[in-house]
Amino acid sequence: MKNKNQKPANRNEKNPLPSENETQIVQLLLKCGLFLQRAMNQVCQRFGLKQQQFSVLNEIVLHGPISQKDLGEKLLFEKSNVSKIVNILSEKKWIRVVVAPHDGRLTLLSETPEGIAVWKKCMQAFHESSSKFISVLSEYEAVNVIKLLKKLQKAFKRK
Amino acid sequence: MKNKNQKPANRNEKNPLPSENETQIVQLLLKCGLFLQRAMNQVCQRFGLKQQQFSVLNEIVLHGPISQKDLGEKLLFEKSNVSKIVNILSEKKWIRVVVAPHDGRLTLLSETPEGIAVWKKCMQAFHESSSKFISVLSEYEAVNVIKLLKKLQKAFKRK
DNA sequence: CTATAAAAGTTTCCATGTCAACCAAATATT
DNA sequence: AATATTTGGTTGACATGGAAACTTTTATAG
Repeated sequence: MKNKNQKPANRNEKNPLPSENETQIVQLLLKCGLFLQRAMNQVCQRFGLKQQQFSVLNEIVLHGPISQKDLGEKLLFEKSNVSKIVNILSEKKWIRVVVAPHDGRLTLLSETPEGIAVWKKCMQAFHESSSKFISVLSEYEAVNVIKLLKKLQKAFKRK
Repeated sequence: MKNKNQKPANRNEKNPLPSENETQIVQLLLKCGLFLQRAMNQVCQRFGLKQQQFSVLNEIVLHGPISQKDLGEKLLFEKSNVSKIVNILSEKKWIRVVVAPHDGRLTLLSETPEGIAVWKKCMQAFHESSSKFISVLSEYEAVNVIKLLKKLQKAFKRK
């Protein structure tokens, strides 16, 4: 509330330097991502989960028995990170881990009843919180954002 | 390339469960944020910077003498994090730190010539890399994304 | 004009994400 | 068939981001 008066420095007004569109988009995404990660971590923590752990659990619940490889590719997680998260979730008995029958390298992950239980509770909180954050967008804008982010995210996969 | 054949499991096709728009947006933003953070970290690292350190340096270069408080608010960084980053940047002599004359609690940060030098180089690499990632969007889509993300990001500030 | 509260930064502790090196199973090569 | 390469997953070292407690300066109260 006092920034303006405190420093009439014309320095601030020097060309906001719109900076190329692409750079700006990346910077905005980084900013939003960082903030949401913090916020969603707090939400999930109420259920004994970190945000990333919830994402993994969510993926397992929604997309059935899935391998760590596929998980990593879908969520764009580092594979070592996936491995650790899987360990934590399976220690808590929220997921089951079995070796794939046809390929001894693959581990197939599936949810347990307890896993579904926490997933449901956490998902509800997650959604409530998300709604609060996204409420500034109109329905139309929201749909639009989804379309654009999906396009981007798909491009990330192979770079 | 072989995912499809390897697992014809109909489990995967069970209702993609579109999940509410808001949740989906948050999840997409988290995903993009995580990925870009990793990618941009690598880019910046070539110049001895982490992505977040670059963001701070960038803010200081563009928006003149600024306090840690303002920095944190603008970038949505935790204040402890800002403090550490400022330390690192000032140790490398890329920024100057002085106590504000009218308020002994505030520290005013400004860039050094060396700071500007690395900033320029890093910014160029940052932009090149960003362009690669964002190239899937048309000019129109890019402008649109910026508008929407800015709206979101502004809403985050006060939650 | 002291005493209390608030604000800006700092420090500490902890969890965790990343990278690189590694292991084991499966493919490819000869 | 035997070896080499690739692939999925694990492990360990390391740095770092976040929450909370703490210090110091400023603002408020009585």
